[in-house]
Order: sequence, then C-alpha cells, then structure tokens
Amino acid sequence: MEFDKRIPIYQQLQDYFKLAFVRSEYQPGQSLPSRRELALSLNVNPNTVQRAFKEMEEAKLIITEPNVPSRVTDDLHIIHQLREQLLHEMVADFHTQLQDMNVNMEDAIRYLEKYHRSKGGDKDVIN
Amino acid sequence: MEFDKRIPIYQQLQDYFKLAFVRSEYQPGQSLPSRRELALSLNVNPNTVQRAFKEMEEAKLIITEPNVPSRVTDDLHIIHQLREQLLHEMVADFHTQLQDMNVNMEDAIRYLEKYHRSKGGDKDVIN
Amino acid sequence: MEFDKRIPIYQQLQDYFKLAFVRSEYQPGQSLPSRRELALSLNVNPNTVQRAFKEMEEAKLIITEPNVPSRVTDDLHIIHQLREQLLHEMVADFHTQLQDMNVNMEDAIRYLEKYHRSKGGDKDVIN
Amino acid sequence: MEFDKRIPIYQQLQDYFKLAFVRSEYQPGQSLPSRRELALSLNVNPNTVQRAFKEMEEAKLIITEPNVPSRVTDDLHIIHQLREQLLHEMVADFHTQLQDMNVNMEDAIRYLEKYHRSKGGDKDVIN
DNA sequence: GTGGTCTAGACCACC
DNA sequence: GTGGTCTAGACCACG
Repeated sequence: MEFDKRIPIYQQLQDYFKLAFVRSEYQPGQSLPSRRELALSLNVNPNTVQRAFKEMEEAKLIITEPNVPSRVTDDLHIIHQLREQLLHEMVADFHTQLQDMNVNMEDAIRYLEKYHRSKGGDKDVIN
Repeated sequence: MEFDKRIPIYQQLQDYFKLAFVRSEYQPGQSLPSRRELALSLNVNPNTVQRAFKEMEEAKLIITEPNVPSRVTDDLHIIHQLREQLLHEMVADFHTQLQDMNVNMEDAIRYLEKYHRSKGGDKDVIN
Repeated sequence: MEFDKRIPIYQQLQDYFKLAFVRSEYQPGQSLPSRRELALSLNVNPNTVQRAFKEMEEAKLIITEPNVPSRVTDDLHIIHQLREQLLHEMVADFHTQLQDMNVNMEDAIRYLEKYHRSKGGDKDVIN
Repeated sequence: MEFDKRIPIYQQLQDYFKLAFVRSEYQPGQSLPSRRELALSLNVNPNTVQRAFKEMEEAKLIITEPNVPSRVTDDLHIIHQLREQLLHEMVADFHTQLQDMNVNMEDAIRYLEKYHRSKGGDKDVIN
C-alpha cells in the first residue's frame, strides 16, 4: 500500500478500511490484523495505526477489547450507514463540480451513463 | 483566493482559469489581468503566474503577444473541447469512486438525482 | 572554467559538453559528473546545470535516469551528427564573414592554409 | 542599424565602418557623414560616435580636420593593412575552433568548399 | 547520494 | 506598463 505523503497517514488508513468494510472485504464481526502487524507491514509508526483505529472505534465501526484482535462491528446498520455517508460525500462533491461548470443534471447523467457503458457497464460478478 | 499548499500553485491557477473559461466568466478574446497584477493580488511570485500562463498558452487556451495583455482564445472549439475534457475527468473520477464502492450505476444515478432535488434542482438563471 | 557574462551560463555549459563529446573527452556511455558536483566546482547554481542537462537530454545527447549519474549517449550516430552540426555552424559563420569582406574562396583558403602552416600544421598525435 | 546591447556601441560602430572601408563602400578619401548626423540617425549619444571616430583617427583609418567632414584615409596601404588584419582575426578564430574540434585542415577546407558551392560559389558581381 | 520540481527575485526587450 | 528569461535556493522522490 502506498500513501500520499501530503495527507495524514492515519486518515488514509481509515479511508482504506472504511472502503474495505463497505465492499465487504472485511465481513461484519471479522477480526482485523493487529496494530503491531499493520505497523510493520505498512512500515508506519504504531501510533499512527493506533490513531486510525481509535477514531474508527469512536465511530463504532470497529470493536476493540483487551487481549483479542479488534474486529469489524457486527451491526449491519452501522456499515450501511457508513456506506450512505461515503456515497453522500462522493455525490455531493461531484454535484458541486457540476454546478461549478454549469452542467445541468440531465446532461450530467447522460454523460455518466455514456461513460459507464464505455467501461463495460455493471458487472454481474463483484471483484 | 486561497491555495492548497499540497498542490503546485501554478496548477491551481490553471484550474481556476480553465473553469472560468468554461463558465464564460472570461469571454473568448477577452483580456486577462496582467501577470504582475495577478501576482500582486494573489500574493504569489510573478513567475508562478508566468508558468501557469505559459502552459495555457501551449494548450492554445490563451493567446499571448509581447506588450499586450494575454487574452482568451477566440476559438470556440477549443473552449468547448476544454469543457468536454474537464467534464470527462470529473465523470471518470466519480465513476472510479463508485466502482470502488461497488455501487451500481442505477443506484448512483438515483442517489445523484435525489441529492440534486434536495439542492433545489437546476436553476433557470445562471448565477 | 570561466563564463562570459553576456551569454546564459546554461548555454555555455552545453557548448562545453558538446565540444567535449565531439572531442571524445567523454566516451559514449560514460558517466558525467553529477549536477551538484558540477555546480560546486563551477560555482554555479545546481539549477543552472540542471537546465543545461535537461536540454542535452532532450537533444538525446545524454541519458538521464533517476538515482544514477547521467551519461553520454551510446548512440555513435548522434555524436557524429552533433559533430557535423557544430562543424556546419562554424563553417557557415566563417563563410558569412568572408562574404561580408568580399573575400573570394580561393584567397580565403590560401590564407587559411598559410595560417595553418604558421601554426605548425596538423599534428599526428591528438592532445 | 541595430546594436547588440552586450557590446559597446562605439566598438560596433568601428566594426561597421572598418568593414565598409574594406568593402570599398566608402572609397579612399571619401567624406563620412558628420558625427552629429550619425548620432541622430542611429539614435546614439554623439559622444559615442565621437569615441569611435577618435579611435579610427588614431588608427589612421580616417582623417579629421576642422570645419570639414572627416574622410576615409587615401592611403591605400592602410586600407589594405586593415583588410589583412580583419582577415587574420577571422582566420585565427576559425582555426582555433577547428583545432578545438580536432578537425584537420584538409577536411576543413573540403567542408568549406562544399559549403561555398552550396551557396552558389563566388559571384562575379559584387553586391 | 542521485535526478527532478517549485517558487522566488532580478533583469531584459519592447512600446 | 506589457510579456519573457535567467539564476537562485529550498524542497521532494527514490535508493
């Protein structure tokens, strides 16, 4: 994994895990790698990993208990809510850009669909 | 105007002007502020402005001649092409993000339309 | 090495190296001093050296890769072509001057040969 | 007439006149434009013209007397000697360059003749 | 330690 | 006053 040095690493870590949760790459309740392990494999400071985990803990995305690896929340509602939030940010940004360019929504959607088809449309199989 | 310190200023300047051209805030053929003027008002080095302008010149977006202020190209085709390019990048980025989250296109569009309506839909009057 | 203040340093640097390549003082494929090293020894800004090198790179005279010193091209054809070009410029300038003075070619060559003999003629050994 | 700002104008003026004398554009004994006239037409300081004339006077190339325009020397020997001198400098410079490039005299002459023919050879009519 | 980039500041040519 | 060039210095990415 590569980090963009211009953005705090703990934030990039969070973004990475959030996306992984939403993509179900980590199932609800599944154990995460240990902080130490991650710090070593990603070659970052353990405190950096700690900070990312702490914030995800506070957001109830993961559950941390003594003597066992942290694990993804098993509250599907929270995962769903996270997905909604990420999607919302994504859409809001895109919308702002469209507004900035005076692109109306019809055109934007037409363009988006065209682009999507050019990329092969939705696949039946995920990943 | 504020600059994101993580991104080269000359690039942000270009982005700003490109958007302005597409939004017709500078009409085709219209004179731009002089490099010095911009440098002073934006509090950047004249050379930084120079670099941004030079690249826009090379992209045929502006026309610069000695001793007169640079001006926007009067080739409408180029402006239109620029708009297409910006739109394309925007859509491609959005699409990539959707893919990353396994959002299918139907859902994305539904979400986008919903968000758009919540913001009041397309305005008849620009600005 | 001394620089003529009326001519850009980066250009004089290029001229120096081009001549050196043609004289085979740097063999094809041979490494050049690093930009820093040159900047220090010639007492110029590293960026000035950088510019000279960049233009020689664009002219395919040298090959630069990250983290290793730049080296002379190993394409003998390019070196030969460079020699032809330098020789051409030299001759063209001389010719223009002769024309300006209404010296006809026979006289010029006679004069040149006389001067050459006075300097000891061609040496068998180089340097 | 244009001047290269990097070289003293009085020197460029001298070079111009010396060449003109050698080319017989000013015949021996012919009057030159007045200093004042030249200063005006060339848009330079009268003192600059004065300096150029003074040095040519000292070199016996021109003759300056009160109340009459300066005129070219009528000593053909001096003009001839000037021609020799200019030619010598020209040839010496060219010769140095050839040496720098390790070009032997035979090759240089062959190249020069070839270039000369490509330019149409010696013309019968001067100017 | 390499090569490469970005911004800064002084200067030039032209009008 | 325009636009354009050159050198300077600090910084970055990579190994």
